[in-house]
Amino acid sequence: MGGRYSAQDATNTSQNIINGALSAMAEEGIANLTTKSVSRRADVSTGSIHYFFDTKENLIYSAFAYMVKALHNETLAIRKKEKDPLKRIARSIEVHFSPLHFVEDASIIWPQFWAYSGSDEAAARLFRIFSARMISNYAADLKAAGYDQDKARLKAVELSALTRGLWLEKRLAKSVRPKECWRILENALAAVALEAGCVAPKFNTIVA
Amino acid sequence: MGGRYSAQDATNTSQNIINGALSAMAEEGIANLTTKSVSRRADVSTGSIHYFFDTKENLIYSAFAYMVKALHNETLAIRKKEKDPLKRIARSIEVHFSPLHFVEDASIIWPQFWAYSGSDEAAARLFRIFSARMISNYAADLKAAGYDQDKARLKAVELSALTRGLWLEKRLAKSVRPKECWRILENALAAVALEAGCVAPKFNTIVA
DNA sequence: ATAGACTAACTGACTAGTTAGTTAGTGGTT
DNA sequence: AACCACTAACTAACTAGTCAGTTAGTCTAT
Repeated sequence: MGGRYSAQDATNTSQNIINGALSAMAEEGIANLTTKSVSRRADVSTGSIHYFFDTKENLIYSAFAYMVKALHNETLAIRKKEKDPLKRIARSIEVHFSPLHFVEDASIIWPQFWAYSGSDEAAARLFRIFSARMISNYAADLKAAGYDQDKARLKAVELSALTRGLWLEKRLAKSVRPKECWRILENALAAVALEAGCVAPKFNTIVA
Repeated sequence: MGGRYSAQDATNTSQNIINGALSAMAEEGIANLTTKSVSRRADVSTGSIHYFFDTKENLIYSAFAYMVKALHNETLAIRKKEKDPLKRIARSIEVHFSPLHFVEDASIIWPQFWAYSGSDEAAARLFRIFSARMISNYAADLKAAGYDQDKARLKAVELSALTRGLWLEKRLAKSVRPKECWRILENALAAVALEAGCVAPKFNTIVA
């Protein structure tokens, strides 16, 4: 019976498995992630999971790496298209609040990634690189906007922390309404614009 | 064989179990939390875990609830002692960066709590209450410092998000040094003080 | 005081059901 | 024929939860 035509199309079984892992994580949490639950969602046998990813640990890491890479690619696209430094930052922040559509809304997986990083060295490394890159991008833009080296880095860390913190409040704690969220971010960027003597960018608040 | 004298003192077995669960979560992550691993760390039988907490799910919830309550109690103590609104906020922020000493450094468990909240309704409720209370405390203090209702709430959300985001960058992503972290928070409070016409508070940066 | 009844706290062996990972084998493609 | 992608069946180890039984201590009643 082997050699079946994959559910979606020709042969992206390993991608299906990653999607299955992401959807399992999003809905049931890492604590309940099993090879069986992934195989059900990906519509493959558990054997295939080990054929492509060897261990469950490696599958989890690969799933996180895929998310990080996807967000990185979106960021690169923004930076290629948008050259105005403050607008670049605004667009990047928006992406962090957009729902990431590999599978329903995968953004809920970020906290799982952070939590996992607390006890898995490989995931921790991935998180560190990802975070450092985000800060260094913001810092470069702030320098281009007129900030000096030191202040640019400090402001970059602040903006990056504020983004992640607000995302948590909005998405998980549900203690802040979308409109408040965007007003806070707009205020933060307005303060930056004032300090740098540029025009403050606006957000595309179509993004929920 | 049965009815043994408890390892630590008379009869705080259920607290020992919670500590065991917290230490297991901190070191191995929720994904690897088993009744056996908890029983080893708490030095009790797995039977006792079910005797006191019924299910593993309930133990996890109880452990999170214990952490939330501990932080809440520390916050109450601060608000009782310190009456100056901006200093209150400064002291509260410091507590969020202090290591929580029930078990080594338990603060690493916060992201596990957030992640778990993504797929467990009871935990999600706890997180929402906890978050709303923090924001409402900050908002009350900002109002006392001279902010109007609307701006107070917005600034409260911002400070609370910034705190959590910075904690993540510092503790997990390790992308920001302690000194930078405190400078950012000091700047944020200085901006608040300027707007309200008060004196900006300083941080006790003995806290790593 | 002391025996006996009762209870809360706790154990550790047990079970039924999962779990990650292995392997022999199958069908299509080159 | 050789290979890749993949499966179904399997296994050894582990899992949450149960349960009968043990103990220390408390509360009567004599």
